[in-house]
Amino acid sequence: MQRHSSGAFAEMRVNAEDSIPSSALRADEGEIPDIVIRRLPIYARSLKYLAEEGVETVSSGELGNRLGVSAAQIRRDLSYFGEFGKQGKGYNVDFLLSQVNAILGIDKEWPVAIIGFGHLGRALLHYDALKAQGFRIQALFDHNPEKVGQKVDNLVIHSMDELPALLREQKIKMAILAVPAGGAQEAADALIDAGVRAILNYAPIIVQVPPYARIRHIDPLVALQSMTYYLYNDEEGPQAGIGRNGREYRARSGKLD
Amino acid sequence: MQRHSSGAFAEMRVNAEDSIPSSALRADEGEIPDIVIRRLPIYARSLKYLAEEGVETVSSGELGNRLGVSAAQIRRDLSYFGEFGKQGKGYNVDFLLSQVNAILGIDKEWPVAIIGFGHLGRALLHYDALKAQGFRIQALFDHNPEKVGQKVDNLVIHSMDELPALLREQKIKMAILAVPAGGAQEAADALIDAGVRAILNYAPIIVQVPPYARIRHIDPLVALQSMTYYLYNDEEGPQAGIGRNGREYRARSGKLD
DNA sequence: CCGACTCTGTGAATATTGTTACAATGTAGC
DNA sequence: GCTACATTGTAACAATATTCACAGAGTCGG
Repeated sequence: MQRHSSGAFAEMRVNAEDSIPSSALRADEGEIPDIVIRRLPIYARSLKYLAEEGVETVSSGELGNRLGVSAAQIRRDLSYFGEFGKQGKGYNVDFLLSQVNAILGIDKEWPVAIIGFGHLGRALLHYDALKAQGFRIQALFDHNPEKVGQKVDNLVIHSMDELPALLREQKIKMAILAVPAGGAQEAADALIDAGVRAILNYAPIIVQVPPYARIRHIDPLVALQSMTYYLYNDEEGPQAGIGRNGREYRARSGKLD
Repeated sequence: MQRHSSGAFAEMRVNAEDSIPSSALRADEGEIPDIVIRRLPIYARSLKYLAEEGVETVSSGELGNRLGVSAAQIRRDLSYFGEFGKQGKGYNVDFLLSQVNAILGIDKEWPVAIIGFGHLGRALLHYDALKAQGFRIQALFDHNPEKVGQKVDNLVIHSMDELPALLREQKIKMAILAVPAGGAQEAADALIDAGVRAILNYAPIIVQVPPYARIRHIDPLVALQSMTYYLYNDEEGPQAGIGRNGREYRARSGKLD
């Protein structure tokens, strides 16, 4: 099943049609599960750290240990897109990273809008990791007339009325929604109408989007609440202070998160 | 299968042993899947909004529509814990909300520590929704000697050295980790040693905890990166501006998030 | 070049999660 | 009280996701 006969990793290619066609290499054979797509950025992040540490090669087992995921899962996930490894050796870190980045499209620059410029919106604008990873905040919107017109960094806060025209003009496909729950669905509808196809929602409500768009929800409250159940019900584990912490354990269930 | 013969919702009880024993009502018959536990807070949130709207009764179908989830899934999820509904009518909003809150244990107060008092830590301390839902920030820690000793609100920022003693003393079981990636695993280990059993991690790295503890990861960057794939690969959907937005659609896949 | 070892990619088996479909129960109008 | 209708809880089924396990390739030290 290996097609690259030998040679250095840098020459490894995925299949006949040298270099990546358009990403989603083997994605012809059926759809790729979303759950796989969601793990890819986590693999990419870990690979980035490995590269920074100067590690050249990593096996699915090692990577899995770092992430608390089984080696088989990593191999299977990657196999949706091609063959990136070498028997007996593992994966070349730089090569695999570049491939995963290309698959996800995160080797490109993505313009992003922020809707809602309260504390959270402001914090996100100044969150440097976004810029560092290619997400460029390019438009700000707020409902509040007092804020509209204000200048932040080199951006002006726009009114929601201007949203459709500006987003289309700038071909913005991604937005971060940081408005109160009450206005979130309405804002999302406006975004979709304006051509946005991916929304990161911070509002504490499930916002619905049509099937041709994507949304992810971030809510610390919900995350905390989903853990209290176990605090309340389990009563296991060493008493605090007893039991030395060697941390040989891997993640609870082989599931990320 | 219905045991409550009739009577008002307020009198409904789940089974013989009146009132909730310790939560996890029917949780004897095997373990409850984590994925179910994760949906519960979302149901609870929606029920809270319904209650605030003055709605008295809701069917699994209506609730499912609000959340983009199938009615059957909601019924199945709830059935792990008991029988809360009434044929022909649905669920009493107040009653179901109180039951779900009790199952999750979010009708209690939970003391929480914040580790890492940078911008994010500060923002979380002042995020009122946490307090409003019973999460009381009760201890702050930072690695930076310049910050240690400073007073914020009525809390003092403590050094990491003090963490074990303070957390045990205050019986703190939950923590929010808001430190840089480099220090996250070490900090988590310290938390676990100090008796913490649930961690909300904001550091951009997969932090591993032993099987008797829980962790959830929040990372906007990863969330955005998992959506670029679709922007990059799909090219479906109405062109922006065409196609009226009636929003009859429900969520893409019947999956939350 | 050999032999012992490592590690990938994947078919098959298993485990987990979600849906369908319906009996049982209750509602509501008259 | 009777009839038409709504809705639950769940068994059976279907679909998804994960792991097992191994053939095939490649490594590595001498």
